[in-house]
Amino acid sequence: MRSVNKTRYAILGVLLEGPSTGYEIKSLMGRSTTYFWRESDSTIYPMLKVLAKEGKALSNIVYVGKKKKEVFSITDAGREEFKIWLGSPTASETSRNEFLLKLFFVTDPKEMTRLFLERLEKVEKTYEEYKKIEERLESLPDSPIQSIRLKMLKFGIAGFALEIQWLKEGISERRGSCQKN
Amino acid sequence: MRSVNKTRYAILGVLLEGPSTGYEIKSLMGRSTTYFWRESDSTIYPMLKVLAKEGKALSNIVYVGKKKKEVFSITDAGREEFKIWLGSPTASETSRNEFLLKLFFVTDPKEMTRLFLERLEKVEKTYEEYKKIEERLESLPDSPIQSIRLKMLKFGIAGFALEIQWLKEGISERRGSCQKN
DNA sequence: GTCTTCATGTAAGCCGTTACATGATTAA
DNA sequence: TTAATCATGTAACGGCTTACATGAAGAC
Repeated sequence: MRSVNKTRYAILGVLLEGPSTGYEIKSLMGRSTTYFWRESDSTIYPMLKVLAKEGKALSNIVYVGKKKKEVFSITDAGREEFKIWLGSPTASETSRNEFLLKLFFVTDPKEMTRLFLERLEKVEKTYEEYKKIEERLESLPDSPIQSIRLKMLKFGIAGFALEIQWLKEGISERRGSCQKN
Repeated sequence: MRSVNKTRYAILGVLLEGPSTGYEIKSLMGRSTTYFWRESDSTIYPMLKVLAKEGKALSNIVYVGKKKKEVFSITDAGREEFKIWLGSPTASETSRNEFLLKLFFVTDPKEMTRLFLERLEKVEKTYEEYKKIEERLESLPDSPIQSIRLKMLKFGIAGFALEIQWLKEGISERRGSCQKN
């Protein structure tokens, strides 16, 4: 069976928390869901139109000065569709990790070390990013939804910590036998 | 810039270890790389033809009885292209984890528990699968390439162990306040 | 005899990314 | 006055999945 475009659920999920414009959804997702659910810039606006046409969202044009905004809010039909999605079996991600693919085939120890170092740099950067978000989230007032999001974040942080440790081990094991310039 | 189809590198990587038919590549990948690099069935054969046309692989028709096989081997040009790919910057994966997307939006505690349990079941199954592969790999004669693959596997296992622990915590925290039927 | 595995593909069609476009407002 | 942000899109095009096809060989 052909799979459905799931951008709609990400959008409906955001709208659950209140009316929003395409731009707001886009920037919110860029600050939150993008870490586990990437959407390209251009997907939001067309999907909002589709949802409006289907009766899953309502469109309201508002003016802020001369500036026109299209604010969308979720309908009962939208809430219903979202709920059905939540309750249905979750598709497992189709993983495509280029780093691991390279690692699987690499034989040159020098190249292997380079791969580890390249990855380490990236992961450490993301780790720091996550730690900052954690700090900010922990200073916010507690709520059930914040609580689960913080939990997700901490899981991500623990995962990165594990990977950093693994990468460092891999690098130091190859030290001495081969030196990166 | 538009990104290149990376199926070619996965195939070249397999061919590095020796000549192979499309069918063999397909089944080998289904037992190994698929865990971090999924390819659909239909991608292998056309890409082999492309690689042959580009001079990155050589095609040889062999007969086993009446059965025709097309065996491909990597050329120097193919080795060169593979090496360039290894050395070039690694693209970070575009993550799309539907489980985390659901978790990010869920508010109903009962539904949340269901999500955790559904995920736990899946992860535990994969964990067991990995442990079996680990056992098999550890019984094989040691070689540099086996060593790095075993290391990758152990990293995967550690990651799943972390997730299982996290999921169990999430489930037990909600026990008492809400019971799954 | 029938099922599984070996063996090799084609075609349809949505999905998603990248590039391209436009214009107002506000802060520096 | 120039850059950044707000605000909203369209178009092209390759990527990727799913479904569909075919046939031999060997196992049970």
